[in-house]
Formats: sequence, C-alpha cells, structure tokens
Amino acid sequence: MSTKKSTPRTPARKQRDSSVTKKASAPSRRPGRPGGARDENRRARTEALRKAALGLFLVRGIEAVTIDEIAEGAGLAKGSFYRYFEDKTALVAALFAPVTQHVEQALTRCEARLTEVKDRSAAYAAYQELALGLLPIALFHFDVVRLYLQESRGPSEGARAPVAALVDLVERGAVRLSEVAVEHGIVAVADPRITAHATVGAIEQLTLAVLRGRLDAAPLEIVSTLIRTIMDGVGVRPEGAR
Amino acid sequence: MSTKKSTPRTPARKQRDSSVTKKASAPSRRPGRPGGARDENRRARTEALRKAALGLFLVRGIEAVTIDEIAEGAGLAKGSFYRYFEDKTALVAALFAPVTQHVEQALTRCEARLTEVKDRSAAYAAYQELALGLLPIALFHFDVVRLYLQESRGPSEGARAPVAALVDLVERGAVRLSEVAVEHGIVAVADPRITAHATVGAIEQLTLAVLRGRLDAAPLEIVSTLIRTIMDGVGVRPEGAR
Amino acid sequence: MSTKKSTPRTPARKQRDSSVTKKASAPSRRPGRPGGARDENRRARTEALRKAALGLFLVRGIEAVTIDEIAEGAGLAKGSFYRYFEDKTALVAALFAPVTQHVEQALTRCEARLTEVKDRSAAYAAYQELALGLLPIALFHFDVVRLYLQESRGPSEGARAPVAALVDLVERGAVRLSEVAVEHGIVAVADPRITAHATVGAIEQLTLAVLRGRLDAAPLEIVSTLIRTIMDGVGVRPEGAR
Amino acid sequence: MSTKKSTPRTPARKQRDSSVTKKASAPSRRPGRPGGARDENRRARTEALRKAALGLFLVRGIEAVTIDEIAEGAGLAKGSFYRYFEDKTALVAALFAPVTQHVEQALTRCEARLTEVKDRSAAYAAYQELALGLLPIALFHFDVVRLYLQESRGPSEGARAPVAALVDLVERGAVRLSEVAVEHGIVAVADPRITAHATVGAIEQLTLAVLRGRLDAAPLEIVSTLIRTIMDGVGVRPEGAR
DNA sequence: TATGAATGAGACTTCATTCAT
DNA sequence: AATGAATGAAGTCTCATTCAT
Repeated sequence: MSTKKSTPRTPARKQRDSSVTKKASAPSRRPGRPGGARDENRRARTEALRKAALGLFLVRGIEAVTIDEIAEGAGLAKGSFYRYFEDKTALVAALFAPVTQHVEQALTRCEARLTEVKDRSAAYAAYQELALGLLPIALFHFDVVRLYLQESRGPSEGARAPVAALVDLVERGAVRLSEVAVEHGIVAVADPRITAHATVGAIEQLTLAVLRGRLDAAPLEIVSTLIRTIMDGVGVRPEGAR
Repeated sequence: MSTKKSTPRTPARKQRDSSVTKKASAPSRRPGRPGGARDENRRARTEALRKAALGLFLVRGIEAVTIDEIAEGAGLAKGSFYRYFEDKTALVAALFAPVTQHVEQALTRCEARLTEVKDRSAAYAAYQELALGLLPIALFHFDVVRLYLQESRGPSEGARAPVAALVDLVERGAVRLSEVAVEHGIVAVADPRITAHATVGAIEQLTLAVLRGRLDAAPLEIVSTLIRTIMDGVGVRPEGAR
Repeated sequence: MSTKKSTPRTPARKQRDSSVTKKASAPSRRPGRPGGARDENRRARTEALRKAALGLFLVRGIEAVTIDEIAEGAGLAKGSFYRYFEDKTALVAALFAPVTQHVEQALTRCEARLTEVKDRSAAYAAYQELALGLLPIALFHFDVVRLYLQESRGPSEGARAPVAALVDLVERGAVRLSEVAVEHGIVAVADPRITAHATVGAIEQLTLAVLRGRLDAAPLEIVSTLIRTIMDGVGVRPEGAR
Repeated sequence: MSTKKSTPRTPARKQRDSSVTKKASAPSRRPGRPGGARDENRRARTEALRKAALGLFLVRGIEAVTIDEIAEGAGLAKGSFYRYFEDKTALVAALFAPVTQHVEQALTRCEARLTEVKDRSAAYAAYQELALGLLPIALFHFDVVRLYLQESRGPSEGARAPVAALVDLVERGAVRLSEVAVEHGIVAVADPRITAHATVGAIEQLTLAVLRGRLDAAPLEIVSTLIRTIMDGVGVRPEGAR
C-alpha cells in the first residue's frame, strides 16, 4: 500500500589501535611513474567511481545509495571501493571539493572588489564578475551543483557533511556580500541578510527547476528576469535612472 | 577524518503471499465507541508517535530515523508502532496530511479569486488572502513546515513520498498562480514560471533561515522586505504609481 | 601445504550520536512476570548461547569463533545474538563472571584467614579452605576453567579482556597469599612471588593436562603429589616434623 | 562498554585447481649464486619480515595480526610477503624452526644420557646439561620463547599449528624425562607425568612473568629457588643426605 | 623482482516487520 | 492491546590471496 525503498545504514568505524593503524588508502608514493599504466588505471577507476556515485546520488539521494551499488556502477568489486575512498563521506567530499573551492575563490574575490567599489556601475561589474566566476562551476560541475541543491537542506548527517560545508560557505558568503553592498550604499534594504537569503533561495530554486527539467525557459531569459527582479526589488537602479 | 553517521535501511520485504496476508495494522473498525477510553487512548498514542517522530525527523532527517527510535520516543514498544501506522511512510503522510490539505485549499481559493480579479487592488487582496490562508499552517504546524523545507528537495525515495506530493502541490500552485496573474495583466514578466520558482525559493529559504535561527530579524520586517522586493521585481506597482 | 583456518575480524562499534543512542539490549523492565513463558524463554536462549559459545571457544579458541556460529549453535538467527549480548566480549564476560566472582571471594577469605594464622596447622587449614573454596568452581564451571586455561596467556585483545581480568585476579591473589605466608613465617622462601608464580603455573598446567585428557592419573593422586611437592619445596613441614 | 579489537580472518580459499596451480611462492631454486647480492637481499627481507612479525605477534597475538601489517612492518608491500612465505603459518613455522630444533636436540641428548645414568650426581649432571642446552635458546630466541609461552595453550588453529608442534615436543619430552628419571630411581614420585607437567607449568609461568616484567627478581635467584623447590618436592636429595 | 590493485568471501551489526506471550 | 523476541536481508568494511604492471 505504500512505497518501500531501501536505505543503507552506516555502521561505525574501526579503530583498532590508532598507534598501529595506518590508513593504507591513497598512499602518496605509488609505483609506476605518473602517466604510466598504473597511474592511468587509478585515475580512470577513481573517475568511474565518481561518475557512478554522482549518478546514483542524483536519482536516489546520497543517503539511500549503497557502497555496493557505487562499486558495481563503476564496474568494480565491492571491496575495491575502499582503495579509492575511505568512505561514502570521503567520496562526497571529493565530489564537492572543486566546487567548494571555486565558490570560495569567487566569493572572496567579489567581496574584495565590492569593498573598493565607489559607484553603481562598479558594483554591477563586481556582481557580474561573481556570476562569471560561478559560471564555469555550473558548466563543468553541472551534476554536482544539482546534487548540492538536492541535498543542501537536510541535516548534516554522515555522508552529507561536505554538502553542509558548502551550504555554510554559500550562506555566509551571500550574507557578507549583502552587507558589504548595503554598507557601501549600493543597495537599499533594511536588513541585508534578508535579501541575501531571498536571493540565494530564488537562484537555487530556479536552478533546480531547470536542472530537473521543470522549467524549460531559456537560461538567458531566466537570468535576465531574475536579475531584473532582484535588482529592482533590492533598489539598485541603473545609472541615470530617475 | 570524516564524520560517521547511521542510517536505517528499508527492506522491500513487502508481503510474502498477498493472498494469505491479513493486514492486521491500523484496522478501521475498532472496539469501543468513539470518544470512549479506548478511542481516547488510541488518539493519545498516535499523537505521541507523531510528536516523537517529528522531533527526530527534524534533527536527523526522515531517512535516518528508525522505527525503534520513534516508538521509544513515544514511550511505546517497537511492535506497537505498527498498530498505529503501517509504516514510516504512513506516519510521514499523517504528519503532512493537514498541511497538504490546507495548502491545497488556500491555493485553490486564491486561484479562483485571481481569475475574477479585475484591478490591482483586488489582486493584492487575493494574494493577501493567500498569505492569510497559509498563516495558520505556519502557526499550527510550525515543525511540519520546517520538516518540509528540510526534506523537500531530496528525491522522493520511500518515506519521503508524502513530502514530494506537497512539493508538487506547491510548485504547481505557484506556477498556476503566476500564470493567472500574468494572464490578467496583474504582473508583468516574461515567463510566469520563472517568478513562481523564484518566489517560492526565496520564501522557503527565508523561512528556513528563520526557523533555524540563522536570521533573527522580526518576521514582519522579513515579510515586508520580501513582499516589496518581489512586488517591485515582478512589476506590480501600487495603485496610482506611475 | 599448510593448514588454513578461518578467523573472524571484529569491526568497530557504532556510535551514532551518544546523546540519542539507547542500548536496547537487556532492559531492566520486561513484560511478563518472572517465571512466565517470556522470562523462561529468555533464560533458556541465553543459556543456549552460553553453552554453544563455550563449546566452540574450547575447540577453536575465542578469537576464531564467529557470532554467526554461536547463534547457529544455539539455534538462533544471527541477529538474535545481539538481543542477549552486546558483543562477543560481553558473552565472554558473562561466561567468566561467576568464576571470577568465586575466585575473588575465595582469595579474599583465604587471605583474611592467613593474616590471623598463628601456627602451621592453621596455615594448612587456610590453604585447605582455599582449595575447598575453589573446588566448586572446578566442578560447576568445568569448561570455563578450561577455557580460562587455554586463553589466559594470550594478549588481552578484544573479546579476551574478561579472561585477562581473571588472570590478573589470580596472579595478584597468588602473590598476596605468598607474601602473607612468608610474612607470617609459614613458608620459608626468598621471594614469595617466585613461588606464587611457580605454584600457579604448576596447578594450571596440571589442570589443563587433565582436562585435555593428557594426564589420566586420579585427581586425588595429582593433588596430593602436587601438594607434597609444593609444600616440600616451599619449606612447610608438618607439625612435629624434625 | 567493552573493548573492541580487530581480528583478521583466513579464508580457506586454498587452490582453485591443484592440477593447474603453480606454487610460485618461495621457490627453492633462485637466480644468483648463494651469497651474491640477490641472495643477500633475499636473506635481509626474510629477516625483516620475521622481525616485524615477531614484534606484532607479541603485542597483539598471532591470530590478530595481518599479513598487511607484517609486510608494512618490514618495509615491504603486501604482495611481496608471498615471495618469502607461503602463509602466516609458514612464517610462524620459520620463526619456531630453530627453537623447535634445538629443543628437540637438547631433549634427545638429555634423555639418552639419563638412560645411562647410574647415580644421582650423574642425573644432576644430565639435567644440568639439559638446562645448558636450553639456555642458548632463551638467549638467542628470547622473543620466540615469549611468543611460545603466549600462544602455546590456545587451540592449534591455523597459524598456530607450529606452536602446537613445539608444545607437543616439550610436553612429551618432559614426560619421557620424568619417566626415565623414575625408572632409574633418580626421583621418587608416584606418577612421573604429574611432576613433568607441574615442572613445565612452573617454569613457563615464571618465564612469562619475567618476560612480561611482572617479576623483577634476579634470574639466578628465580632459577635456584625453582630448582630447590622442585628438587625438594620431587624427592631428589643431594648425595649424602639422609 | 616488487608493488599495490583487484577480488570476493565473510565478519559484524542494524533494523523493518512479524508473531508468540 | 501491548510488548519485545525472532528473523534474515542488507549494509559496511576487512583482508588473504592473486595478478597486471
């Protein structure tokens, strides 16, 4: 009468004797010169695992996906997974690492530029640069972004921890950006945090809708509509506007 | 090096032989007249289960919470759970039922009014009524709303199905509303679905921020800021505005 | 070319969130009055597990025996084990608990008596009482004693911890006893710890030999031979001896 | 609540098809003349593996130690282990081989001498020679002796088989020695096997106590105390004693 | 020759669900 | 009606051993 689905559980962690234990995974020194067959194989398998995992995560959610399924999806044996990632959490972290890093950079740079901004056109430029900085993420890490959107709101349990880290980053970044903008009189709102959250929420929801095929409008149109909406709402007026 | 958490799994055991199975759980006919001690007891236990479940879901996520934990949280034994709900999914459904129903009503009514709307002030009124219709939900089902926000983006796996239903309802409602508004010239945007998603996203994000204590602004201020932002952005201008 | 045997590995421990976790095993309040079918069943199963485990431990060693095997040996499903014991370690502890307790009592009492002893015959009596105190253990916990002998020397890894505790108890007890005896001039040796270890070693080895059927001498003969050997060696001479 | 430890398991995979298998490991014929660089390397690695294994075995027990750990301890890769030893069992056998051999020789020789012994002083001498024969073992294979003591009592499962062999040797030797001694009237006891086991037990326990640092008496004192105790108890009286 | 990747059996443990008490 | 015991599938992780590089 009700839909039944399978969800794995994540039992604990060995420990043995931390003085004796030695994480064998991903040693820094490996035989075979870089680029050799060994190295190439490793790279390929790691990538296969990432791919398989990402696909499964998107369809069924991070929590619901099993290590076995990931391994099988990558054409590996169950136990081989652990040669590449310590954990599902580690895999998720690896998946998010580049995105997290890019976001951090883009936010930092934009923030820096905003501080020096003197007039509205400079502010526009700064925001534009931010958007441009984030663009490659959307292009090259398409699915990771989608995964982020799907998983970002749940509690930071277990394997979702790296997602939570990115959530934090984004939220804090948005708030700081809003604050800087208000401080410099770029936008006029009562509480910058409100617009920050609202903007982030709107963007995320739109992105998710597009990625999920629920919204087939042309990306450009979406962006321009959104920008106009926000800018208008936030009180930014093009130079020379009355 | 990474955080480890536990997640239960939901075997798809279903029924062994559907011809022999005799769904004993949650029978519709029960002894004792309605309102009697039997009935009252039942009501109390059901409520206890709901409360316990909701609390746990909020902290750890729907997927990660165990039937055992819910039962214990309600002061019942594991086996007793199944006298009240067929399933975790059923419990979630019960949790969301009133909210879903209210939302549906409010949306339907607003939609109906919008169709008849002739001028801007009438449109304003319709939206206001929608907001007022949704308000009691926020007040009386506070935690369910929060749970909704947390779980709404994940895939509709297993026990999250009822959440997905509500998500659909909201999304479709928002789109319809936008469309109606545009059709009637109330707002001026290129694609109404864009604003619909944007608005929903903004509202949800703000609500979540407030519920999670990340945004301590006064609710009224948030609402007015938000409304002004959206209205401005969407092109609604107060009567008499040029 | 070499003998292969199977040895299990003991992965780690859950933890989830210690603030939420609640050891469900062995709750103090159980339904059904004591002596009822529920209670009786529980007792029977627990006993069955103990029996099965003890038998397996003796043949293959504590480390090598699997939870699965124990459960199966007791006629239970794998998962049922955990309803009775948290762990293999817990089971071993349960196995050793009565023996450990008895040994402790017997040692304490003997020690107390030895302190008050004035002459040799009194000392003899004290030792005799110790032997008599330990006798029931040998009779009623036959196999546990044998298990103790088998496992006592290995490192105190994992499930062998309770054995190690008993080892400690015995060793310390023997040393204290020897010291007391020397202090009171009952025996004449240079270092009482030497005789203590020697005596314990001799007794254990003999017991093990008998239990394993490598020594078919009459127990009485063994005891008397041993006592004579030790007493002679230790310098205790019967009253009136020259 | 209980200590958790890890133990490996030894699959009984054996050979897939013994007719096809080509035992590549530890070939007897190797390239390079004996004493050459090849040979020397091999000797060094083998030794490193022995050392590492012994250390680990002592701390954690033979069963609990992993091939991986041994290899790493020796600075080798896991797979290289199999070039030097077929198996953990083979390694243990290699560890015990010299000791076993020495013990066997010493026992045989002592036994032979005892048969020809005519008087007590000759018996004394024979025992002394035995002790002297065993001494180098204690000196040069210190840790192997300790390992033997630790592991000797457990069941002869898997990798412990070579230990069991030595146990057998020692036990049988001790019994034979006792029997011979009794036959020749050197000692006067009812059942020689009793004293044999008692003596072995005492010696082993004392040795273990010393090796583990639980008994810090001077070795000489221990030995003399022990000998006196045993001799007295066994009925050996110095020449001329009444 | 040495390395470490791959495999897959199998150990531990959890938990949804059923069922005797 | 309530309880909690039992079941067994499923998930995580380990490790002996083989094999490509």
